[in-house]
Amino acid sequence: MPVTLKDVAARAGVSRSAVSRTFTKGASVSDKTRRKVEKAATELGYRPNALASSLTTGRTKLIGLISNNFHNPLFLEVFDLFTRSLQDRGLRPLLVNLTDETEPEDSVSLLRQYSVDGVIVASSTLPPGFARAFRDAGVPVVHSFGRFASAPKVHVVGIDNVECGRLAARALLDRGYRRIAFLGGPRQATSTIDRRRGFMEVAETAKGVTVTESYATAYSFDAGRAEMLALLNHPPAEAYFCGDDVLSIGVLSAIETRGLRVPEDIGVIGLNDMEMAGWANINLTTIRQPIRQIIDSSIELVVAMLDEPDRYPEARLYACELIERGTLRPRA
Amino acid sequence: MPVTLKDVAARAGVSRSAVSRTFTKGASVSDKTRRKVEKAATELGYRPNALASSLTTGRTKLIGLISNNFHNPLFLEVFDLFTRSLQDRGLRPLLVNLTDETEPEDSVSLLRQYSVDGVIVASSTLPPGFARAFRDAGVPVVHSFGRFASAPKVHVVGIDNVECGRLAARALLDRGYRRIAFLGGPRQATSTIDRRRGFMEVAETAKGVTVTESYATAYSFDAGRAEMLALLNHPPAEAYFCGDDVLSIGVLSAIETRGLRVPEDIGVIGLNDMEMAGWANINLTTIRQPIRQIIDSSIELVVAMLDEPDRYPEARLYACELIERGTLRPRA
DNA sequence: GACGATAATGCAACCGGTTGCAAAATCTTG
DNA sequence: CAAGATTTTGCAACCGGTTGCATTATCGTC
Repeated sequence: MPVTLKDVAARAGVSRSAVSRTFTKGASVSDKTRRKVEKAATELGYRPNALASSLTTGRTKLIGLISNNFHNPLFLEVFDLFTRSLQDRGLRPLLVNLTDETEPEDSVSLLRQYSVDGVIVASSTLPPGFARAFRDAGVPVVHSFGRFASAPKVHVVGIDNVECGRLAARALLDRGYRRIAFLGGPRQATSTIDRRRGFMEVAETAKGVTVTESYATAYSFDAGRAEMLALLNHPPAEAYFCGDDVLSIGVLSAIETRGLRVPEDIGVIGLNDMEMAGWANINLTTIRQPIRQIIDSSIELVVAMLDEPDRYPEARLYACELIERGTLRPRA
Repeated sequence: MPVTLKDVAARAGVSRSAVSRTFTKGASVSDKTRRKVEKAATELGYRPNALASSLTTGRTKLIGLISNNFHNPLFLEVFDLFTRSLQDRGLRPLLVNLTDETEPEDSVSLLRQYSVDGVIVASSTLPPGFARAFRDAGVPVVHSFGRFASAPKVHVVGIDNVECGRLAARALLDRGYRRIAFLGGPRQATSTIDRRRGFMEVAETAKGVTVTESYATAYSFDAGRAEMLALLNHPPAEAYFCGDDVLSIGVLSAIETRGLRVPEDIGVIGLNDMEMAGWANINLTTIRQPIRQIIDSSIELVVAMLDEPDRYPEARLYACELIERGTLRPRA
């Protein structure tokens, strides 16, 4: 049975209010009582019950962190950064793993039951409508790694996928590739659609360039490898823009299996710049997604919404950057 | 402002107790009032406030999940399984990222503030004393992936690292390797110490076998690669038992860089069997750690402690299994 | 229909805090 | 030192639920 406010009050010989006030900053307490209370509190090992106080203050400092990307190594980095940043601000992440079996609306009611102060949806594959359910329930929400929209219904923080597509296409053209290919992730993912659009836009305006496209069934090694093995049964393109680094690694593996060399025979460019992309045995040329900025920005937004619940929804986009390693031939 | 018990009571024309009772199973309510209440509740979209009820029931269904392994891909799988299993049992993971900067005792007081029902410490590198702090504070705790002790102070679930060391050594000897090496993770990690012991025990009793040992500074790609590059400046051993799969991948990369071949020139065996180990371009022979069992068992234990707080601490060990892939030469 | 047994209900206190308000204590100032 | 201004303090109500207990309603049985 833990020590309560009452115990401390009794020991310090003051009222419960006095104790409460010494622990809420900005409240009016004399130095004398503050000292008495602090002494009693440390002697007893008192810790205020955050949940009890949330009842009256309406703030739990709990932030729901929802994701469905528990298989992409990038998201380990993402969780690392999210949890650290939240902790640094005195907030606590309540983690929700959104699997195919769980009903989305269940997670809404669940997080409402725990009166989270806000919710961050961290996923590039969830539909935009998902985050909206929280907004409709009056819960501050930010869709992190979400799709850009010029008039978003909820706050969105992410990258400009269309621009990433352009960036990738330009990188390939700059290096003299003329038969280039888009190897996307899941067809229906908005990120795939947007990247394809940007890629095609640039590719199709270039002269003498042929573009092909295909899709892996998931952002995974196996899907990438399988798709590339299939592609290699026919004469392949000169270079491939893959929807994701893990996918790219699968593609590299397929190329190697068929006895071809990168970048001499085939070029590959990925997207994300996850830690692994820099490993010496992979050395993947890729487009970096600035996850630190996206995460900090997401937290900043959700925190801002606590004080300003009706803040007008905005979309924040961060620029991506080409990280040149060894899977494309050098610039012409 | 969310709907409360009182609102539902008013609408249904019953007392607050009646509403409360319809939502706590096993309570005595007539069908008639139950229906009235349920109708009013759905009309209003009422969700009981889990935190408020925790005040009186003493149960929050919150489980603190503490880890410091946010850089090891294995732990993405670990988090995935933990969150799923907890969710399936109606429990909520409150995630704590224990970085070098955070004071361990802060996490204790923090989780106590949120009155978590229990705590799971998921780490193979944290000292056993860490979990004990929770026990001393009266919080049910399980150290998952922790070190075996015959008289543990807190519940421990994990693998028998000494036996893993033996298993690895036997695997190498069985395949005819005679100059073998232990390439451990951080020197001070208990997992490293135990595995080394088992490995040496078997190696030293075999005739005509020479053993060398060295340590990487972390369970990481870079540390593994750096250590192996250094080792390759001298005549290397015939096969290496690495403390971890990521480490092994770094080692493989170093070997490749120096123009040597696996398993023809050098054999490598890892530990964990993380997803990546099975990727075609890595194809690592390794020792599988049964993370699913460890996780289920950990949750089971922490749940059991809710009803039986003074349960006698036990150590549960799970057997590891050799997963044969392509980085050791075939059995003689 | 009367009776006791059983089930359903509401009252009120409580969980561990917070906070508006009025009273008490302390500080200023002339 | 008195009077007014300001700060500190405790009371009591409240946050959103739960629960022991006494009261009332319902049921089965004769």
